[in-house]
Amino acid sequence: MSKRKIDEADSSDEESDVQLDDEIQMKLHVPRNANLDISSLNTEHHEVVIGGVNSDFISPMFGNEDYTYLPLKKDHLSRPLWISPEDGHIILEGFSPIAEQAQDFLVAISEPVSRPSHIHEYKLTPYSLYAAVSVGLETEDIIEVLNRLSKVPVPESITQFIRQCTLSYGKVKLVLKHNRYYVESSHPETLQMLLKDQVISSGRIVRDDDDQVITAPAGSSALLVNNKPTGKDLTISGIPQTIAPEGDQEKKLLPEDEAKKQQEDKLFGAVVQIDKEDEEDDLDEEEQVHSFEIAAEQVENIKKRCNDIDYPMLEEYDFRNDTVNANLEIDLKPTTTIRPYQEKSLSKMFGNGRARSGIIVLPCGAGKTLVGITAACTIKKSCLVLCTSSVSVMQWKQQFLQWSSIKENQIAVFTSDCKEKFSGSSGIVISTYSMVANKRKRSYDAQKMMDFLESREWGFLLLDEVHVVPANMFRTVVTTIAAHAKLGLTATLVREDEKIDDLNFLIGPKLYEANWMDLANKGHIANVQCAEVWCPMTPEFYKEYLQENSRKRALLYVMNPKKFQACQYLIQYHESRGDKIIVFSDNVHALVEYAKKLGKPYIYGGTGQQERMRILQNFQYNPAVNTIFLSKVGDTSIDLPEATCLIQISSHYGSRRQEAQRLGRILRAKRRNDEGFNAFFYSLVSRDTQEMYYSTKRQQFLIDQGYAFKVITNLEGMESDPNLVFRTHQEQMDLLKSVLLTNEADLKEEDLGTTDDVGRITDRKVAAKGRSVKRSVTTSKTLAGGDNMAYMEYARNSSGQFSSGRGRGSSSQGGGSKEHHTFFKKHFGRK
DNA sequence: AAATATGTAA
DNA sequence: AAGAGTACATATTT
Repeated sequence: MSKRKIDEADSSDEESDVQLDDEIQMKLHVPRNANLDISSLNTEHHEVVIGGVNSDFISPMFGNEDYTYLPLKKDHLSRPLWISPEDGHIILEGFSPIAEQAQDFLVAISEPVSRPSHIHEYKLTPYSLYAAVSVGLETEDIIEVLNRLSKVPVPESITQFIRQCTLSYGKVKLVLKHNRYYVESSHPETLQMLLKDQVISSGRIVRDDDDQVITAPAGSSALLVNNKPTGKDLTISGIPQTIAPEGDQEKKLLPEDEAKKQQEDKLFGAVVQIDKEDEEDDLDEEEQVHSFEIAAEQVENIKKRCNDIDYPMLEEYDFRNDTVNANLEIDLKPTTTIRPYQEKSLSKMFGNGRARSGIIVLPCGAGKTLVGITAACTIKKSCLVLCTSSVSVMQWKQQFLQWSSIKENQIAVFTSDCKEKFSGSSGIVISTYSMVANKRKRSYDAQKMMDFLESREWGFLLLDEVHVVPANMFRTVVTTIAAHAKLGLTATLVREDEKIDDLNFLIGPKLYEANWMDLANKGHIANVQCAEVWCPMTPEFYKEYLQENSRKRALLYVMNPKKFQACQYLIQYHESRGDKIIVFSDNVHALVEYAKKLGKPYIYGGTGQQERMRILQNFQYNPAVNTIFLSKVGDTSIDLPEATCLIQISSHYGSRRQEAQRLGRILRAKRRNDEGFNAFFYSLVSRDTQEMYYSTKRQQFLIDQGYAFKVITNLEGMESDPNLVFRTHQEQMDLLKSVLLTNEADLKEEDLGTTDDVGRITDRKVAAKGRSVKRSVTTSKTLAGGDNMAYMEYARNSSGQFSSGRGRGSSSQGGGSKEHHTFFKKHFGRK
């Protein structure tokens, strides 16, 4: 039953909606503004329907997850969501007129699973609800709005889940005030409950009337009481004041949209209404909060404990009332403007007038740095910025100077070759994770600097590429640095290990996550065409491939002459279009061989700073240098301006993060708003090798973001191109021989382990290996043929592809109709 | 500039 | 499934 084809589903679903039996309709129809009585629609009803006719209900599009028993609301056509009662997955119709508003809401309360063009999938998780609560949403609001947007009544299992999670989440906050830590809550009974916990109560501090700590706080359970702050009078730098508090954006839209989109507004009005009421509540009641103080040195323990017992503490910094730490004179330059999504993410952070700790996820090139800088300008306290490499340290400094009014002498850099301090009582320090997390012996200057960093209190800790923080050593930075507010920035909140969830208590909840496709459609980042190019192995290479061990295999499929040619061909083609091209190779060996053979500059870890700068400058400004080769230094360490085409020749492992990060390198293209402009992202894989598996795995993140990968099996015109390298059999055999030799040579060196140039690949060595370097000259004749290349044809034919885009090619997994089926089944299948 | 030590990530 | 091996990165010393 659940195996029904998708086309059947399609053809039946509109009709079945209309044909709803009147009696059932009466039963199921729920007035828009009524409170749902879900219990009247629950289990017994399910059983009846599951076994019975299902043509009256949603067709089973989703494999094993059969939602036929879910009763549709009468006006379901104008409501964009489905909710699965089993696992809290939510399906959003991307084509709904109110999809965008619905998406804003879903991003706040749930975790995006996959967002291709038409159907978006989200899931409710304890963490996502934690995040929802932490940006100020309340339980009943969430349920209410969810129900408003849903085609089916929100299942009781889901409302229970939401209530259960939000009951404990977000009720407790950790607040730093006048240099003291307080556990704060508007629910005194929750605090009393927490104090019954041994770990928590032993960290508590009670003071007498003279503000002295009473050592034995045994019996005392009296809580401190304060007025709840509101976000009313806060100005976020660069945002007009009326927009700063949450909810205002939607509110502002309302009057304008009312006339045109009546239907939408009726439906979505709920969200706005609730926000309004919410603010009125805050305004009128002057709500009170209760708190107790805890010892600074116990903060980590208590945080962990609270997390363990399901009462995670939100961290908020009441920076406007912090009189202990000196203010920093910093503001955005008047000329600096921020984009709507940057504004949105910042209002999540500052929505209640304090700085919430958490994570903001924006695609590369979407201006993460500016978000960080704006946050720093809003908090106006000393700020420590941590990055992954010294290159980005310099970039952060440069961007601070560019966008904000910070004075040069108030911004300091702390890396291995530059240890500055700022002048005055407050300032900004920019450093690297490895510098600050370093546990071994430090140089004298570095130690002095670390003493300084650890001795003082930071208003704001800004963590660039925050996905690296869960690493064993890097995570220590959040405890060694005393910071009031922490903001993590990343484009790719994924790791291939399970540590990514640790960020929830190391930093805080995810406050905002942008949709890559949305930003691309609005011109904030470039549109990208992604393609996987399948390069056949030559028989000789494949024969060796089959015989060799895994390490030699890797070398063989990267050095595949057909891949070599495809790479060269694509470079020629895109250079002729005026593109700036980056070729990535994880394998330094191959990187150097390719670059030398094709006569292009390359940068890898061993390239000196000066050389790097020289090559990058050339790439940026010299019209004769349009292609560079990069090892994985290029993944994080180098900010490449203006690249429009990216070719990946070795993508060894299945790192989704790396793939996304690399794609991000071409998203900031300045020409992105030119009519019809596309950036290009090619992954070259050798056919029928392990590479195919890794490639598929790597693409998953981007596919989840809505990117479609096209498969190119044949680059048209390549065979006839006389300029290609390795065209003759003899050349190919020489290459093979050299690859096999290289391998043996390397292994030998490892065995000896004593020679002066152990294992290190130097230019010298490679030059000796690379035979006659034949520069290929691009002729205009070839270029004319380029317009007809396979790529263009695929692009035209693929209008219907959304998800994995793997519908063609010899070893594709089934046809189009099955694609959605397996796709969703896979996601629903996992718990 | 090279060697050493240590960390990350798959 | 988990631990060991690998390749590459940065910081620091020589």
